Amino acid sequence: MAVLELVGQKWMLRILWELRDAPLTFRALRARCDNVSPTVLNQRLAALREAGLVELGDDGYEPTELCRGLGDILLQLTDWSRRWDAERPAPGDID
Amino acid sequence: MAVLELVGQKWMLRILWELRDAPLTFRALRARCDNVSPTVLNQRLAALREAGLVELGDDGYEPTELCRGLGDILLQLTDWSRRWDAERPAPGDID
DNA sequence: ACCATTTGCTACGCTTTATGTAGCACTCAT
DNA sequence: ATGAGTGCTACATAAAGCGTAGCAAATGGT
Repeated sequence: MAVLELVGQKWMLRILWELRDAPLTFRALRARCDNVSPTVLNQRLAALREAGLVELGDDGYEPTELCRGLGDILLQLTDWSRRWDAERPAPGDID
Repeated sequence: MAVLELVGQKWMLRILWELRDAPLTFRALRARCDNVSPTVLNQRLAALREAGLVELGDDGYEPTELCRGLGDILLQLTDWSRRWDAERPAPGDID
């Protein structure tokens, strides 16, 4: 399951999420990702570009067509996240 | 988007994916995750348990009811992954 | 032509995280 | 009691990430 290794890296989901609906410049994307270090951001973007999931257009980085389906899934993921936030147990409870 | 930080950690998606349809013991889960170091596995499992997403039953670790929806999403993620594997550009091509 | 801004991206030193191996304490069947 | 399985921890080493500073190129204004 190669995508899990790619997309399971730190910042990957976040990066894709931030690019979900508008292109962002390197610096803008960095700002949205809690000022992740440019070293890592560049590594991630390089991997995403090589994977054909993201490209650098005139307005900044944006997801490719190939990536659209993933965007929908990420949307569901965040929907689920909201429900989870509402229902999750109090911190400190283990089982 | 708290879930992105939780689930975006290394091994998280993989762990949840491996638990998708049957409980696994600590050791079995570790084996399935390319023998991830027990240190990290334990950290991740602790986080997942605290988040109420995974619990330790008689047959090993298993996702909680709260986690079911996430499982469906992961399923879609891997479906998408298969298509992506088929369509992705040759390695080395950057835009 | 000149300067300031903004761009993508890299270098460097430091901290944090992950890895790999070994092994402990416990349970359970034999 | 012994042997195999369990969850989990310790420790030294390697890898990844962080934060800051800054470079080279492109852009826009005066």
